[in-house]
Amino acid sequence: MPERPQPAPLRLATFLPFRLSVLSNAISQRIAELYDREFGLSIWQWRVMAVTADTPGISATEIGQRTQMDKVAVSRAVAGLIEMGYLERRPSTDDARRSNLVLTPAGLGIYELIVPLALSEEARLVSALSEKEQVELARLMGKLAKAASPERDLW
Amino acid sequence: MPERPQPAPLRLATFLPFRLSVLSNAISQRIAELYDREFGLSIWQWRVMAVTADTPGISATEIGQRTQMDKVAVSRAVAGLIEMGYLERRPSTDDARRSNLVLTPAGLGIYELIVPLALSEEARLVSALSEKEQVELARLMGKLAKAASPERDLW
DNA sequence: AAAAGATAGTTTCATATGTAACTAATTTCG
DNA sequence: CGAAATTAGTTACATATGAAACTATCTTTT
Repeated sequence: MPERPQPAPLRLATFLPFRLSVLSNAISQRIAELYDREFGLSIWQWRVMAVTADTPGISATEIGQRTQMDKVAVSRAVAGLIEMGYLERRPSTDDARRSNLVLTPAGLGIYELIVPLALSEEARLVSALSEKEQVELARLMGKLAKAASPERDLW
Repeated sequence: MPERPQPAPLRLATFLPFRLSVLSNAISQRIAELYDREFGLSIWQWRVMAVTADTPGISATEIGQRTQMDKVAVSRAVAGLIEMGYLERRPSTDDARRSNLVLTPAGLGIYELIVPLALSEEARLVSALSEKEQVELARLMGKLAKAASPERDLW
């Protein structure tokens, strides 16, 4: 009696894209609560702050590249931060289309409040892993990132 | 001259929650294209199909637990799948509030088309890692998941 | 130097998503 | 038993998001 062809089984719980997505969301949500509840920032706004603190005078386009946000998302996050008084737009002298973005003193202030919170939450999380495991995880993620997006560097 | 207190540096590119999020999104998007472009399914609909194929007669609530989707998302995904003719709702005999969900033959048909595509995309991806590394990655992710969400099992 | 094309960023519009309120059925407990 | 509380699932509303169109500026080409 001929067997009906059995499709390869697919269990969501062992399917890497699913596991990664669930894990990532669980972690992001935890951290997002930190700056949302305490400071009213969205995850996108926080990312914009982070790269702007790191590179004052950065342009919106560069922010997009560094954060993997599309330009609409950047535009909206920037607008929100300006409205809150955390970010300032300075017209670029050599290209009138772009602005140089910098944190205001207020923006820098709350940035400096958030950083230790975010870092300690990260530390709490990775403390489940040994030093060696942390390094290994970063390495494996790097390999995956390259396989997933060979065209452009994700980080 | 007193030093201004230097905040601990936070570079997005080395911040685990960010890296995980970007990696996960890059991968999910690649896979999502597969069933969206080819079959018009959203990622949520695909997840519902996957668990329903795995456990015919499952309820919406159970689907939510297995896929980490909230009940509204499940409700919408189910409604869409029914409209497309891929899913069928059977009233439960012992509890009139719940329905037992099953794939229709059409649903099962496209499910069986998608599975090998999804699996081979996953295989392509993880082939960047050795067998050993794959096992290690799964183990590390499991540890992180427990640290991130000790209350409930993510998988 | 003018036209065509590219780039920075915003706005618009249609769709997706999350929260809260709701309906209907079931369970709990006085 | 019957009121109160719980649970399954849907609906409504407000907000978030993404794609495409748009404005303004800059670059390239001829």
